[in-house]
Amino acid sequence: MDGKGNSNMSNKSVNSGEEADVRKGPWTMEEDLILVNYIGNHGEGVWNSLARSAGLKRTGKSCRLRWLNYLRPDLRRGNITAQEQLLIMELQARWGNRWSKIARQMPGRTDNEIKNYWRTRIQKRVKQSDSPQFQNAILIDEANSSTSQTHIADAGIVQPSLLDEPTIMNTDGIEPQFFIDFNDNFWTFEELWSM
DNA sequence: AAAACCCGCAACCGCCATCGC
DNA sequence: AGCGATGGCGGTTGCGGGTTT
Repeated sequence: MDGKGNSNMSNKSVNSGEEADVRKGPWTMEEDLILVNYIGNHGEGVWNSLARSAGLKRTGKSCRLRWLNYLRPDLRRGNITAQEQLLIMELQARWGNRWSKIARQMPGRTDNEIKNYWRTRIQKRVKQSDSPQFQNAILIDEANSSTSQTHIADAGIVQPSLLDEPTIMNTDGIEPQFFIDFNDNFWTFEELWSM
């Protein structure tokens, strides 16, 4: 399943008045099966009544989230690709933290997945960086925020969040070439786009 | 070997918008 | 118009595994 050993974890329950014994915490395999089977037979929607009808002691919200983020058959598994990484950066720069909107541009990926990816892999590096070229990159990126989807690559703009060290790789001082640290190699945007 | 620390991610929380009555 | 139910979204938390010391 999710590799987190959710089948025997200490699932919490809460008693909140009339909504007795609502389960919280990690989903079990049995719950997943119930939810998948129920949606397979009846379809999605009206999550609170779905949860009740299916016999799940979960909130509708919890069922919806589990379905959308983990059980949907059209979910794309595996690591974020280089192209997806660039797309996330591009769209985040353009739209900000509109994760659901960004996710709609990336079939098979969820807003939660993209949000987590951004926070753990990219934002972390943004915070590490306060170099001048980093600041310039942000400014340039915002200035270009309404242009085409490939403007970052076209403009040769660094997304410094992807650099292990926020340094310019060449030193000609005219047209800085920026590189992305990916799979232990440095790549240009053009190279990554063509992968 | 084991304790401490770090990291990734599933799931929850709180807020807001929308809808139907 | 008001209100409750529901859905959607972004932010946050906490667990478990991996890594470092």
